[in-house]
Amino acid sequence: MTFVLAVDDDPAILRTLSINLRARGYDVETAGDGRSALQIVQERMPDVVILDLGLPDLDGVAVLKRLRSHAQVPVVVLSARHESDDKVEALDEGADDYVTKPFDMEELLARVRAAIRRTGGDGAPFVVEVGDVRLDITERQATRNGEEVRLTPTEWHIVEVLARREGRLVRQAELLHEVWGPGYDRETNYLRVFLAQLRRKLEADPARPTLFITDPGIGYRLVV
Amino acid sequence: MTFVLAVDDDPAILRTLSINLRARGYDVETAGDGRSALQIVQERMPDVVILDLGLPDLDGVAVLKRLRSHAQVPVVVLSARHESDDKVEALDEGADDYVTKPFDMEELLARVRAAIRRTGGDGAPFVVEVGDVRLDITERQATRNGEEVRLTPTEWHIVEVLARREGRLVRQAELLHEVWGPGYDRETNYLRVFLAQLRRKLEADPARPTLFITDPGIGYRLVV
DNA sequence: ACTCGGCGTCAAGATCGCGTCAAGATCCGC
DNA sequence: GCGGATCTTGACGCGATCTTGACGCCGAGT
Repeated sequence: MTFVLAVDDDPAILRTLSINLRARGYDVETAGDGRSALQIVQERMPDVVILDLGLPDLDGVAVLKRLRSHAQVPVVVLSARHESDDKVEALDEGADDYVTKPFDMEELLARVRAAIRRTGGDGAPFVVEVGDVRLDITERQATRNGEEVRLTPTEWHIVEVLARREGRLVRQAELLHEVWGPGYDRETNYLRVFLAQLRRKLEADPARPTLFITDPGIGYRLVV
Repeated sequence: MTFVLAVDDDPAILRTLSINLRARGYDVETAGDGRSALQIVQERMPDVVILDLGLPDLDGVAVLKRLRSHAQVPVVVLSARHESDDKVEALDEGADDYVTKPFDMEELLARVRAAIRRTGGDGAPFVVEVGDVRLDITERQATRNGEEVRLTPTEWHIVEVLARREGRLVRQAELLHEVWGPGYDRETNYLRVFLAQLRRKLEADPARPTLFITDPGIGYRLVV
């Protein structure tokens, strides 16, 4: 399981990061300051670090240096828009990538994935293969009979949640909650629409699905 | 045993929560206000907290903060739909999950399981096996001689209630109450119809049931 | 032996959930 | 600001599921 360390002084941001990363199957640790971040690193080397620059104790760049001094762990830097100088400095110092606050979660996740991939990953490529369909979750690449199939972000998100529990049941409310967030727990028509789209794109016979199975009244599952 | 703390100012809700959680094997404590909730937390750290926002003394968000300040216990928030969105948003930053009232019990239970699973606790898989019949309650998968048997939502619900008390008697009114809700306590013909269906699908000889036993005039039980 | 209550069985009608489609609304890159 | 992709929303038909009523059987009580 990929291990991600998130470092930020704002607990709210740590929280959202934590939730979103965990929801995508990462193992997450958080740190509110540079000191504890370095401590965690010493205990267990992360596969990627998400690092805010504005920390209460050490400077973010200092943390970055210390990290780099004896490890090649990829670092994605978070920075407020106005700290442009720091940003440059951070990149100089070896940050792999950066995202400016306020950031879009999808974008950050994409960068995290990219950072992991660039360093060879932790050897946890996440691929589901069924018949002539191949779903590479980490790379976000879907093929059918070798031909590429384009999936929209929402479609990917659904596939991801289902694939993480391959074969097992995912309840409607749960799926809605994971993909659309809280408050959408009852919008089951979304599921109907998107599952239909996924089937049209991926199933041999969309009317007789073999991949995306419906458990009427309960939820869906991805059969492998 | 997993320890759940439920916090709500409405005794009725606390009651249903308590009953349902206990029925599923959780150890439950309840608190009617923020102060007592925090007190309980100090005495014994729960594995998960279910927290309503509208508390008589402290604000729910305040309780959440206090909880968060020195513990990473997962919190599932209950919130009424009409409460302002920004409150919900603020919550979103601190809570692991939330469910809007009026909530579906199954849904809430799913969230509680998810919250526990996320923090390493084990979600309890629930499987009943008798002869060549296998009933996986959490996954909603039934097999007979290895072959999958499809059960409808209501059938599952009945199986679930019976399975939870494996072997022990469940009174008619009780079963009706659990599955169809209050006001159906006398519709015993429902039970006759559905039990017959279950037997037809699962029993070797539906006329001579060995799984779903009738106690005439009293109720039913699932023999294991 | 007859009656009666409770149960299992069956089938028809009502209802619900799902898949499908299409028309706005919204987002995003150019 | 424009145009295409994507997401949201509403409507509709169909099949599965649930509800409802009727009937016959069996055992207990009279």
